[in-house]
Amino acid sequence: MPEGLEAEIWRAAIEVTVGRTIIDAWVDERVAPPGFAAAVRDLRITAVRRAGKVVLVDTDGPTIGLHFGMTGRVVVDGSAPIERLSYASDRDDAGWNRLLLWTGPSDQPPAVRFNDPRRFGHISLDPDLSGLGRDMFVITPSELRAVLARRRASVKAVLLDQHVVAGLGNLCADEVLWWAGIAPHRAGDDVTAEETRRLVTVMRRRLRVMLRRGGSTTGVIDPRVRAELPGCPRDGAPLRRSRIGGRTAVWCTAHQR
DNA sequence: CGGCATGTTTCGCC
DNA sequence: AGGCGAAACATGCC
Repeated sequence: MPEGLEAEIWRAAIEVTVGRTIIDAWVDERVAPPGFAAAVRDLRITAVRRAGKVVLVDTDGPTIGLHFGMTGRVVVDGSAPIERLSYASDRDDAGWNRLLLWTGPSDQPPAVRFNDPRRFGHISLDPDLSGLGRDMFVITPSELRAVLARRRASVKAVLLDQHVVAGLGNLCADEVLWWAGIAPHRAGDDVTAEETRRLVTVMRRRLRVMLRRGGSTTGVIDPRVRAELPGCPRDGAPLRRSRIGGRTAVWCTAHQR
């Protein structure tokens, strides 16, 4: 489920490690830069931030970037801030561990454990964030409008473009489009200024609600609804599923125009 | 077995 | 040049 909301949940969880020193580290070298483990040993963690879908662990040396891909997840001090990941395995196989950071005795659980069955996630040092657009909680209607007006791609593809809205993922994009009453396949430059205002207003409000509820699977267009298309949560009107911007889109044929 | 999955990068085509 | 869609990546699950 890693979208920006999950990154934010993990960011907040990892924040308990601020002030601690990394005394030992292990990584799966296939998903980390060469020399990573040695580079982070003895670093003191000074802050934990989020940039879009990336969690940033600041230290008195380089910043560690955690990119979750489709199935990456984090366990902090032995407990998981998010227990179950939709579309990922319910198991927690040690063979899927990609990063372990210890800030205490090695017989204790690592302070940070990054686990990822599929290897789309990766770990970085001083990640380049220059390509990220405005954060999904921060972008303004006029900022989004300026981009949409120049794009012929679908509004949903633009929302998913991390150069435009950093942190928004497939589930949250469908969710906010549903609340805004905008069909995902509409061309970006066809979305009006008023619709854009509505979209941004809805985005802030719904993301806040979903964050409080536990992440991107807690909206009305949740994974079960996506799989079963039981009908529009508002009144049972037919939901439709199609491929937009290379991803599965689910929307209401009656209320999203 | 075939198809699908919360993401990003790369490739080829305008 | 840059935008866009499709494919590729790796793996588990239904």
